[in-house]
Amino acid sequence: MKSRNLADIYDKLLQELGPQEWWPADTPFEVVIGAILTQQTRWTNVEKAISDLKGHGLADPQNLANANPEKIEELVQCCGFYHQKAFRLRNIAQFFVDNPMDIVFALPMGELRELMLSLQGVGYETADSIILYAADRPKFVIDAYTTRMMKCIGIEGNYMQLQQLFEEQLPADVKMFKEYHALIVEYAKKYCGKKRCDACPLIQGVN
DNA sequence: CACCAGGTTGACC
DNA sequence: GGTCAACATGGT
Repeated sequence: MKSRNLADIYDKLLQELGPQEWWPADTPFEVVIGAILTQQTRWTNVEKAISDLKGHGLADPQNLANANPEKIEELVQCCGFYHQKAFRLRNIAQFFVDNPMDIVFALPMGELRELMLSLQGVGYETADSIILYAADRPKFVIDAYTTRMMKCIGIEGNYMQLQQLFEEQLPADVKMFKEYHALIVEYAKKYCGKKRCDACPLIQGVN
């Protein structure tokens, strides 16, 4: 039983870990907020911040754009980098006030991605997370865990190279892209250390 | 106490 | 093109 391609690895991960059902959020804008807040931060901290923002009615573009910057900082402090994250969140909220989500998210993929990347605080991973989980469109998200897992199976590359691999070997299925990304994160958390990956049960036998 | 977390940026080569 | 410190709190 050798898995040579990314589709087989997906099946194995799903079998091993079960459906992850990412991304936990009630609205697309909450996904956007979470995508910024989770940068270099544990999701449990993000959950608290989002919950608190919602409690103050600030999980909405218009309200967040008009909110007191210091209040936002206070609410997202638990996520670290709170000064820049608060500032960026407020700017992004204003962006979606000026450019409604239903319009922006319907743009051609190339334009949509460039537009997301033009926002302060939105790099490749955050842009692709927003596209996949908020806009519900097929973009494969590469994160540190994906890079780690791929290295475990002997494949190294930069963000765009790895993304290209996934996107050319898999059908452009939004639901599957979401699930696969989530599975990789859970898998790598469990088995792939930052420096070594010596206990990867599914990966053994891949090469 | 050291290390890490679902990264991004601007400076520099 | 690529590398790297800075950004900051909270958990193990």
